[in-house]
Formats: sequence, C-alpha cells, structure tokens
Amino acid sequence: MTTLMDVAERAGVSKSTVSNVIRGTTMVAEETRLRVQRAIAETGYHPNAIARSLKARTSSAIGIVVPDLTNPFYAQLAVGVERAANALGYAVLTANTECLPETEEQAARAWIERRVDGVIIGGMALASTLPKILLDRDIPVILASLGEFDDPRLGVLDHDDAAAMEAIVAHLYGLGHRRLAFVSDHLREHAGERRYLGFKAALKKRRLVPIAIDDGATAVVAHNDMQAIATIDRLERRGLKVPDDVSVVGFDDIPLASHSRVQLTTVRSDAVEMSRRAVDLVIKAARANRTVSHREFLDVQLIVRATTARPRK
Amino acid sequence: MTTLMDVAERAGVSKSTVSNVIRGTTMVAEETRLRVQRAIAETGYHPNAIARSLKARTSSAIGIVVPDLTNPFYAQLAVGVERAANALGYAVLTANTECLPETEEQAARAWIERRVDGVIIGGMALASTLPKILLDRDIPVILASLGEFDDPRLGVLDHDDAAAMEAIVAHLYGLGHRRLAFVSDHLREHAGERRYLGFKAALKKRRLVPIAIDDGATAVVAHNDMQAIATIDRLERRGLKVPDDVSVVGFDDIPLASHSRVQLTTVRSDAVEMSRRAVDLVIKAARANRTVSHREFLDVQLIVRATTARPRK
DNA sequence: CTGAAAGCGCTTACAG
DNA sequence: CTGAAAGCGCTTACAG
Repeated sequence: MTTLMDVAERAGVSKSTVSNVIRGTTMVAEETRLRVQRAIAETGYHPNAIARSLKARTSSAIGIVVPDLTNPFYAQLAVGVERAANALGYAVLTANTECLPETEEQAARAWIERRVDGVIIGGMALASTLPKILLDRDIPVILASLGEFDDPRLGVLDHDDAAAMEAIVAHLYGLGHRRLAFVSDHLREHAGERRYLGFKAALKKRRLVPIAIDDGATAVVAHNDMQAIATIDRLERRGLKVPDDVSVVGFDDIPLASHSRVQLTTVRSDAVEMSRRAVDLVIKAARANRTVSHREFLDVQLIVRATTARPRK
Repeated sequence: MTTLMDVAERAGVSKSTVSNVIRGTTMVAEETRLRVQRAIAETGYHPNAIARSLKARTSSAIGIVVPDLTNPFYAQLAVGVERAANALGYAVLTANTECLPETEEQAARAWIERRVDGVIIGGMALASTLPKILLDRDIPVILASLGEFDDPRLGVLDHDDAAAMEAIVAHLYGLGHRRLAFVSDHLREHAGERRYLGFKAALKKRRLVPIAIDDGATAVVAHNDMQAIATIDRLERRGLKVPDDVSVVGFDDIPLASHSRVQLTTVRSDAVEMSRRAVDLVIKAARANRTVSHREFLDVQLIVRATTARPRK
C-alpha cells in the first residue's frame, strides 16, 4: 500500500505538505498543491485511517447492539444507524447478541479494544452489565427503544410505550374484549418488561388484570410484530382463527405487518427516525467528550388492521 | 485510557515486558508475570487495537455488503458472518447498499481507508465496479450467493441455481403449469439475472418460454422469498388467489416462509453455512496474502408447501 | 529473562 | 508557504 511518504517523494515535498493538502486546512501554494494532487492520483493513494485514528485518539467508529437482526425492526434500526453514521464519517460495528450476557460482554471487550467512540443499544439482557462496562470507560451510551434507566449517564430514546399500550387496550376494550393476555420473551429481553407494565396499567384502569394466553384469552398483545406474527402462527396451528377466535396486536409496524396475508393491527414506531436521533446524540456526546444524558420519547400511532375484531358472542 | 506504559510503570517493568506477558509468546519470569497481571487488573487495561493494527499492518476487520438487511436472508448472512468473524478475532463492517453503485463505491472507499482485510459481497449492482476496486488493492473478495464471475481473482460461493430452477420448474410442470413467469429486481440486483437464466433453461427443456406475469401466467417463480411474498401481496390485492389462481415459488426458505399464513413453496438455502464458509475462505486468503480463487456450489433443496397447486381446469 | 530502540503511517505545533 | 521533529500506543528483533 502506498503511504503518505510515497506520495511525498513522488511530489518532491515533505510529508507535512502532503498531509496539509489532503486535509485542506493549511495554506499550500497552488503549484505545490497540484503537484501533490497529481501524485495522489497517480499512486491511487488512500490515507490510512488506522494511523490517523491512533494519532487522533478516536476510532471514528460506533457500535450498535441488537438482539436479533432477523427482526426487521432491528434491521431497520441497524440500517438507519449505518446510514447516519457513515454520513458523519463514522463506521459502525454491529453485534447481534440475542440478549446473551456472554455475547454482550464479548462485544463490549472487542469494542473497548477497538476504542469505539460510542455505543447504541437496541436491546439487551434483563440485568445486563453492558451499559456500566462501557460507561465506566467513558464511552457514551444511548438506549434506543429500551425504556428508562437508573444510570443518569445513559442517554434514552424510546417510544411512549405507556401511551401505546393505553391506545391498544382502549381499542381492544372498545371492541368488547375483557380477557387480555400479553406475550413477550420476558426472560431474555429487557424491553418486554416495560411494555408489559404499560399493558397492566392500562388494564388496571379498566379494573382488569392480565390472563395467560391459554386461559381463554380473546385478545393477545405481543411485545413486537415478530412475536405477534409468531403468535398468529401458533394459534392457527392449534385450529384457532385470528381474529375470529382471538385478536392479536403487535408493535413496530414492520413492512410485513401490512401484507395481505397478515394485516396486523399494530403500533407504528419509526426505527429510522430513532436511529438518526441516536447517532446524532451519541456522536455529539463523543465529540464533546461527555455522556449522552438526554431523554426523549417519540410519539407512536395505533394502526388498526385486520387481526383485531369483536370477540365471539 | 490507560496505556501499556501506565501498566509498565505500575509494575516497575518495561513496556516490552508488559507486551510479552500480554501476548504470552516470550518467556517471562513467573514473579514478573504476576506483578504485571496484577497491574493490568488494577488499572483495567485493555490493549489498544488501533495501535496494534498499525504495527501489524492489518485491521483484523472484514467488510460485508448486502443489498437489503431487511430481507431475512441477508440478515442471516450478516449474522453468520459476524459470528464466524468474531470467533476468529475479526470485526465486521456492514454496508447496506441497496445495490446502488454510489453507495457501493462509498463503502469501498471507507473500507480501503480502514484497511479491511477482506470483503464478502452478498449482493451488488449489475455492472458493479466494487470487486475490481477492491481486488486492485489486493483485498481478497468473495461473492456469496451471487453466481460466477469472469475475474479469476474472485472467490465464489453459491447455491446451485441451475439445479434449483430445474427442480422448481419440474415441480410446476408436473402440476400442469405451462404458463410460467419469473419476477426479480432485474435492474438492480446482479444475482437475478443468473436465476432467470436457469429458469429459462429449465423451460426450454420443456419447449416453453417465460411469459410476463400479467400475461395470464398460472405460476410465478420469484428471485427470492421476499419477492415471492411481495408478489402474493400484489396478486391478492388484485383479487387473485394463491395458489388457486396463481402458484408462487420463492427462494431461500426464510423463517417466515413456513408461517401458517404464508406456507411458501421454496428452495432452501443455508445462509449460515454459506457465511461460515465465506468468512473462512476470505480470512484464510487474507492471512496468506493472496486472493480467494475458490469456487464452490452448495446443494439446495425444494420445499413444497401450500403456494403451489394444479392450475385451474 | 528483561529493556532500549526503531518503526507502523499519520498529524501537529513550531521554525524558518 | 514548507519541512524537521515529536508523538499517538503498540510490537519486535536484538543486546545484554
């Protein structure tokens, strides 16, 4: 690979001068500049970002952790993060953790060694140590779509889950449902807990309590669209019809939710907008050399489609 | 951040010695080793991978380009690549290009600057310059699921598309279909072309030619599952029934394909196995300082489900 | 077994 | 306007 030195020699100038024309920050004589630019073109020189990083003491890279890239919501989040980060000259390292603590810690270690400038967490284990590990090394962290947290050093970006659950329950209650269940991957995912709390609160307001899905529920609210879709599959394989026997509601409004075969009633959450904000916040914090400490809740909108209906009789 | 120097001072030894105990390659006196390890633990030292990379002249990072992470096949490919690469101590940089030449070139530039050790391409524009740009800088490149290529420096890993298309057409022909169409994002995606060729060849064997989907096709073969699912949506919104009016076949067997509401007839392709092989090949090539130059075609299996049936009368 | 020194490829004051 | 020099945080022969 050609180096700055190669270019300098070819152009008959010093390394400093080549560096100056590349960064365009210092004055360089027109003629010299042209000579250097020609040398760059001729050698096909690309600056070595690793050397630059070492000197600059920043990697210009951020990390993003998602529980499952196969879930289109997280895929959109990852794509959004990538796009926004690239636009700012940052690379992104993805970690698909499946909310496994061990995988989370491995990712943390790798990222610390690679000196990522910040981390966006889209999902993590229930009592995850991830944020603390990172924050203790002064790496800014923002939680996207994960709810609030005790640590004040943590940035938080989320949907208004309480409002969303209230809207869902109101919709179901209005249709006549009184036996409602909630499904989520409790054990693994942190966010599940939170939406469940909102769900319970909305039920309580109507003097109801959650029941188990197998306990004769006429409606089930899922933690997200993928789980709603999996629930439909499970119900239908048992011979139950959706929505005739059971209504199902999701969360996210992934592209598939509006498919003719699915037509899922759900709540729209804007993964792209969320990722854009997250990248912005985390990079701003990194540059200012502080934590994010910003909390924001995005609005959310109920989309009624064809998986919810009045309960039988 | 603590550096090697900090640890050395704390342990009262030289940088070399600290480096030696960390890498465990040189003999170090037991007592010294313990002192150094204690100093590492006390300071929470993590080696700076950037400095190490600069010295080693490799980034220990690879790139992967996918057209659309939202397609579960590519998500699985990306996850598989990540897992396999991490296990070998490599980081992975993802580029979601949507097969846009400009985005591809941007990714190439960023990756060259960051000195990635190799690149896996899961999809690219039709006349993409991506492979050449990379190969010309001696970065090993492997094409996954993209067909063969003229450049002998390119590694190739693919499914046996011709066999797959033959199996699909045989199945459809056996059911009585004679008016078959193929759908794909021709214009953008490179791989589409190839599967279409296999499709045409299989038809020709039966003295048939492809017709347009709107030309009274009784069966349509899609380039992949996501396009098959989108096709079902489009057909059903027009009031046609699948498979009663039109049969539909996909490619990939993404998890959704077996869903009760979809039950797509498709061909199974193993994204995870493919990604594992790809990572292995590209990293091996990188370490040996040569290109991949390996061609391999994975077997494929037709899965008949409920989107294919005998044509009407 | 241990350490001084050079060097990976850049950037950045600072002289001139 | 240009260049010599120091330094980012490591590794790696090489002396001792």
